Amino acid sequence: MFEKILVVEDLDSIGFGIVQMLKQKTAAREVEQALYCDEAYLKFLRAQQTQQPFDLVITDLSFKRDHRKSQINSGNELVKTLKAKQPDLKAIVYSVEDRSMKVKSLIKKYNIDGYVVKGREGLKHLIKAMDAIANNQKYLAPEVSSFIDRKTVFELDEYDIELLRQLSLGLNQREISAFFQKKNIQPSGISSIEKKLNRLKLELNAKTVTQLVAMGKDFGWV
Amino acid sequence: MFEKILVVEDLDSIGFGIVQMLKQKTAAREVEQALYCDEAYLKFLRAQQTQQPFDLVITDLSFKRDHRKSQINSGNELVKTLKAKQPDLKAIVYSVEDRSMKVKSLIKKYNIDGYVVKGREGLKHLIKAMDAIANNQKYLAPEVSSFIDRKTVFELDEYDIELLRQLSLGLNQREISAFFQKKNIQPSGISSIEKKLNRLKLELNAKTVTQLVAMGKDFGWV
DNA sequence: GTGTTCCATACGGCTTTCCGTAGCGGGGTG
DNA sequence: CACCCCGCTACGGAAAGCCGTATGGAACAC
Repeated sequence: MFEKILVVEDLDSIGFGIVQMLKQKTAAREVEQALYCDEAYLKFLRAQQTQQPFDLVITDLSFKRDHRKSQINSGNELVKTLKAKQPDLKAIVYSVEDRSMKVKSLIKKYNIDGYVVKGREGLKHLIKAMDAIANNQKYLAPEVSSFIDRKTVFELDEYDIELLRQLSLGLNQREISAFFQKKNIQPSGISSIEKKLNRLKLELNAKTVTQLVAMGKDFGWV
Repeated sequence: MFEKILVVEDLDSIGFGIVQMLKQKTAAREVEQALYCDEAYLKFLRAQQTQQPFDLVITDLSFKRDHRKSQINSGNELVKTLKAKQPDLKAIVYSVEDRSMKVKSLIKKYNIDGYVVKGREGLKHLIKAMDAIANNQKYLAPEVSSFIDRKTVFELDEYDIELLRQLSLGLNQREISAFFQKKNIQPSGISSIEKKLNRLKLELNAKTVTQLVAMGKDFGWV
């Protein structure tokens, strides 16, 4: 099992809860807590320098930003940074995010060993994840694992999301066309954008583009 | 101080964190935890019946719903229900929601004794809130208290919100006009709706109606 | 009563979006 | 090579949205 664990969470109640649980229910010898990603990075570096590196990091995904200016702003970036410095470090993401779309892309993109959804059984699943990872397996929370392989009813790709994003920022179709052209995103013709939106409306049962964007916000795509 | 406390939270890590903190840092004699509002209500009733009522409830605002069907679905409703049965019960809402608009209306509507924002110092503020309430004061987290009295830069009324809501549901302006007419909401003319939207775009610095709705979703108005 | 202000609504032109059709070029197949 | 399919794009007419102006009615002041 893991001996030295770093818990990264901006909500102190959660961080404190995890730390207490780890101390009470696992054999962890040392548990440290960080409220900021940058703080976590510093603790990580210090541990490495003193030849007592962490062997597991448990981190949230998104962090509230406050007055402090920070280099690292999300759990993804943190995991990426840490794994670059210490490849054998294991990482568990612990987040409320349970929508397959988001999680899927995260797991593909970053080299995460476990994904646990904050929920009514979050702590229990956290322990399960640690057991699995200690045995060199990956762990995926049940909330998302059922979604992850079976194809989602309808899948939005990067392009669709960027499109919705630009719309939500106030660009009209002509402006988006120009924007895509400048960024070399294909297709960029107004006509194609129209067609794309039309297809999205059809597939998602939306009557207007505005509704489409509203749904995007609701489901967290944008 | 409080002796018997009920903690209502759907995320076990938070609930566990709060409970541990209460046991370690306060004089609370008894702390109980509930994952569902209904569960909390049952524990509350049982405590009342055995002549050992709670004197404080700390609850989240929004709860994930799962397979279980539930009567009470939000912290508001829970507080309302409990206070109706036991008026001297004190209630603290502990939520991530830190937007003044939302919190403002909540505090006005429900008889909440304290509002604490989940954040990096959430647990500390929770203790402060308990101290204040024990002295018969109200407590408002610093994150929102600065916003609460000074008038918001721009205030949306019921009409504006209903307008955005209908737009987010896919109605176009003509349909909304008809809808308002049917519901006897004034003004209902297409022209007036146009004007209203125009003003909103101006005041909120939005270029398109779509952006307006996106902002509404972001700020939690819709 | 007259004048003023405010607000809902109507109207007309202009722009944007919507939607069906068609051209065009690349990649695969016979 | 001819052929076909597919995706990007262009175009044009219809619908919706945008915006400035005008009308009409209610409330209020003089």
